[in-house]
Amino acid sequence: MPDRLDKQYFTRDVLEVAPDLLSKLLVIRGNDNQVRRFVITETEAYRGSEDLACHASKGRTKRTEVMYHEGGRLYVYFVYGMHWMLNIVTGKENDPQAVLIRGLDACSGPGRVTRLLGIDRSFYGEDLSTSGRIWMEDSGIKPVYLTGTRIGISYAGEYWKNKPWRYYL
DNA sequence: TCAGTGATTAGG
DNA sequence: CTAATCACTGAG
Repeated sequence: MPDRLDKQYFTRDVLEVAPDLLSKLLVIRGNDNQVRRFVITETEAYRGSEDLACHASKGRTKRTEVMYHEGGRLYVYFVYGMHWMLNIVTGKENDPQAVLIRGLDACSGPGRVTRLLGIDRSFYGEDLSTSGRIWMEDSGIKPVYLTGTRIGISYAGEYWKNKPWRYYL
């Protein structure tokens, strides 16, 4: 796997990584040992304890703990009683940030993405630079993308709610 | 438009 | 222990 994105790639600021992940490949090895590749088509950035839409704005808890680590790990959580959300932690240590994966070429919607991939709580904290079952690769394609406001965060207040931190092809 | 669904969290 | 909240989806 010559093109695996390394730790250094993910330790950059989330506002750089989130749009850059568009057109990159999300690679997953299933229980059957079969490797599948998907093109990332939609992402959202959640940036620091100041960002009222970011879970870390509520403080460091057992759930948000991994966001305080160095970039490159997975932040996976369960919401609305039925959906797992897949996030990539970015940035340096003690700067809680993450990118929500909202869409792939094969399906659209963060809950559908995790259902398709078989992502659950066992992926919490997984390291993308060393994991044998999930990682990312460069496709060599330079994305042409659009931006918009983030979905489902009406509670975040006017300022943070209106940040154009949603990116899609 | 809106119900379903259960982990997580703060508070007593 | 209780209760509120929730980075969503699918049916209608």
